[in-house]
Amino acid sequence: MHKYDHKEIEKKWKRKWSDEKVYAVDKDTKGKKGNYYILDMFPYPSGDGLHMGHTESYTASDILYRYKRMQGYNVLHPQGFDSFGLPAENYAIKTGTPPAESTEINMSNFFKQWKMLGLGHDFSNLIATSDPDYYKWTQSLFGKFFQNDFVYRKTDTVNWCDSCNTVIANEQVEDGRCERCKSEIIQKEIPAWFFRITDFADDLISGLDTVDWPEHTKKKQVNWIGKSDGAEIDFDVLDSDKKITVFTTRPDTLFGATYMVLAPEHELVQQLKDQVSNSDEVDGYISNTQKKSELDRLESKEKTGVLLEGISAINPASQAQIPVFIADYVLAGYGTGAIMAVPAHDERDFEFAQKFDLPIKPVVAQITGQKDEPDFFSTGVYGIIQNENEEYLIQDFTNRGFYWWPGGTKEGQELDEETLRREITEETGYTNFEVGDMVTEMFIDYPPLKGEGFARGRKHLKFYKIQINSEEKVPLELTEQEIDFGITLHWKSESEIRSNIPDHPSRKPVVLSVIDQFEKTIAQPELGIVVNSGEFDGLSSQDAKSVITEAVGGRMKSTYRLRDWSISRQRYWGCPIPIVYDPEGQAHFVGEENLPWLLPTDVDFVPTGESPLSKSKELHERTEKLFGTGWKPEVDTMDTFVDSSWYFLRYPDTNNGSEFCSTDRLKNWLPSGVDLYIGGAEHTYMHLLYARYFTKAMNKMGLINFDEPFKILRHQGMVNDKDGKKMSKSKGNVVNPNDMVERFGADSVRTYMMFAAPLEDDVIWNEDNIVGTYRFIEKVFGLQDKLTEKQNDDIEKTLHKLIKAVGEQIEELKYNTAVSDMMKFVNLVNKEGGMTKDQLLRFVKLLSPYAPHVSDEIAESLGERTSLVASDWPEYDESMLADDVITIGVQINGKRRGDIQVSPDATEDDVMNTARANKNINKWVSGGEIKKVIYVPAKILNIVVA
RNA sequence: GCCAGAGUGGCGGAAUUGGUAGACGCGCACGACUCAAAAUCGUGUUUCGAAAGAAGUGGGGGUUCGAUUCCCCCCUCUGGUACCA
Repeated sequence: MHKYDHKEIEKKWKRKWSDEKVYAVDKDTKGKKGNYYILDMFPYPSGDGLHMGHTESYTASDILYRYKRMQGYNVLHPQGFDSFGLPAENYAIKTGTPPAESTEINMSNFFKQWKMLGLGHDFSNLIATSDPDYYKWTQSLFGKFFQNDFVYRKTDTVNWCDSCNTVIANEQVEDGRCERCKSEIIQKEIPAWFFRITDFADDLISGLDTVDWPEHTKKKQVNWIGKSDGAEIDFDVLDSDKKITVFTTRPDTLFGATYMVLAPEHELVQQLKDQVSNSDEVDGYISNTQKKSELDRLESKEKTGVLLEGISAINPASQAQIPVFIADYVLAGYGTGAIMAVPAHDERDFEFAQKFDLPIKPVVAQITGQKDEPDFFSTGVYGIIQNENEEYLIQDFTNRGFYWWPGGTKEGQELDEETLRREITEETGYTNFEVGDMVTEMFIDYPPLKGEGFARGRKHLKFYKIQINSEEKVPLELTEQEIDFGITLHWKSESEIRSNIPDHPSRKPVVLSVIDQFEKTIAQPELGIVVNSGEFDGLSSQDAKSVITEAVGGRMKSTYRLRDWSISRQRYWGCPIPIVYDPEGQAHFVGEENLPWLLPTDVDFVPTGESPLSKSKELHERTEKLFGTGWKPEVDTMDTFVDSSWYFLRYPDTNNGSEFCSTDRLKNWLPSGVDLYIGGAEHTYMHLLYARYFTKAMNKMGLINFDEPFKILRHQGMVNDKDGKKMSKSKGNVVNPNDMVERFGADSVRTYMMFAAPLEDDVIWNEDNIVGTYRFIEKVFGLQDKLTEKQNDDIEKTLHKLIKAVGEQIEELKYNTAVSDMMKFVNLVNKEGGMTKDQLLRFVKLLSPYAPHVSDEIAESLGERTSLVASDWPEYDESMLADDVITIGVQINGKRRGDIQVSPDATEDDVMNTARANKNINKWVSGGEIKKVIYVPAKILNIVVA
């Protein structure tokens, strides 16, 4: 009798794998099926050790690694450490332990934990970004970026805490105060190095089309980059030679710009100071703004601002003189730092305008509706006219329940124009309107629901009402004092509308032009028609963008939400920026021959307000010795995201002392990027974007010949506690992988993690449930005592199906259902009393990627000489997959009333006869007349009985 | 607010080019074994109902012979995120 003892078995096999170097990769060969590169996001080696989330994602990649290798691929499956970073430095500040030391200890702890999980990574490839042999190449690449002008220096605005003497991250600022010491945060300008990532903004968007990533991850990246197409337009300042240049995505609304706003930091504010009569108030506002962090400015609910009294700008389209404000909702860093405000069509401008009582002028009327329902639509065509005050006025009459057209009807009653004029005047008090002066709006409606008739359509029109070019359906208030009149048409199709337009000299052209506009803009129903805009009235909003921009001498332009990447950090524990400054202050790369440009050790970690490296005597001496007296070193270190932006390029050639990776190795492992990358979705924005940027930049410099780093990307979910809550130290609900492996064994922990939920979903770690997988593994182990001489054909057939299913599910990373299928198989075998040696061996091969220790143990007892990872993945025979009998569900009127067994090649008649022969089924049929029979082969038979 | 994802038994989850809802596992109940318990094995386990049957995949409506799956409206949860002009 075999007794399952996970501790003994796992200990034995871990040693064996290590002694026999089972997971060593020969990086210079190709597998018989080719090479495959699987990569995990490498961890930051924190003092807390490996957490359950790591356990899940590394197991997931390990399974694919083992599967691919058994299939005949040569697989690179490396690991490493993102070992520079703030926690080690904070720990140093607290305890005095040098970061290099604490990091070393943490890494060896991680290393032990990896081994404990039975991961098949080739740990001889280990890299650590804080290792000089690694960061030498980070610096070398920085040098190449520098020499190719991919990197530049400018000032950066940061949150500064005077009391902590250090830069504070946005998220560490609470109400304008430092999270730690509660003192007030100030904005400080400091010099910094930037990567020109915005130069690649378009490539970073278009490149997403070429990779197999989750769609939502792609969408998020596109939104982060945030490309907007628009125009730059100059506004002259009255009585001045100055111009205010704005960027706008909506130049079509230029006529609606009723005021302007400058960022408080905008240089024009200072330049125009002499003309401003309320400069005290202005200065006060500016200094208030400087106290706010960007986060505060972005979060402030109530709009604030100050009018620049004495300053007016001229709207280049309408020639109107409009006021100029400063307000902190406009940021200096975005666009041009100045906006034209169009309160009728922008929510923020609208709020501001309401608060400061500024005019709101609608200039776009919108077309809304559903474009895929051509069979029936109704149109509401809205008229616009001028009232006594020469204001433009809009009205929708449809929601009042009658439709006006000469010869049209109201509640079945013929109406003439005179009657309608009288009704409108009674209703609104206005008299001087002209029918069809201008058409502004049009609706395509949804088809009415059954039985609802037109009522729903009307409801709908009311719902969308007039306005205003945002999804908000609010600004009905705008039209309250405005006169209105409207025309509504209801026909079945557009061609019918065209042929039914009454022959009215002034109106017919208007309606026709609306229909033309409608055709043009139906593809983009969010756009509308320009109104209130002089000669441009009637243009589609889309066309108007370029036409109006050109007419006022503006320039079409795109801007991005994405900003250049600031990589300077005033920290110790990071990669030194390999730059020195000559006595004139010019920056120079230290040169390849001086790499690695070592991180000095003679520093104090306690923040002094300067970068820790500035206190290093050794670094300054080194610089002067190499470059001459008066030369100074750069004392900032790099953002750790730089280290992790290229690490996947190092793994194929970790020991190369003369290149970051040899051309041959690049060719062998990275012909077109990493084959599969697995990691958490929290890295969607920063890490993944920076790594893509690095790849594209390096490609452009000719260093590599592919331009997307990760061909396939998959995420794993979070591992939460049994109540579905996030694990955290403060909640005290952190589950330690070591404990779990100790109690249940790595095989059970691995298998349970994969079984509990789909990989990309969050997993609930429930100790009560893991016993199920433990029992499963025990049962598998017990199969050694149930070997039979004679082969059971049912088992053999099921095994072939299982081989196919498990293989396919691994390829799709559907590990949870693969485990479930294996459980079913074992249940079957136990029921049947056992299986042959050969069958058991094939089965444990399927299991081995999940539970490698116990699988190897069983395989050994069956006579295998080597670890299963070095064996071949079993094959299935297509002819074994077919069933002799299939079960078909039978429905009567769509309700399941039973099932029948038929042969796979049964005809519809055979199936029908079998069904009728079934008493339980037939009793439902015999009562009525068979109206219809639907037979979906091998799936279902539905009999419709009346 | 916006963007993305999700909502199925007591619990984790399975099943979507529309075709037998609840696989597999946990838990629970009963039985076997045992002096007893644990472990193990067997049977059962969506709800209501004695049964026949009916209801049922967050709620409401629609399309269909047939909807967890497709469409419309609404609710809840999770993640991300912003005065981006």
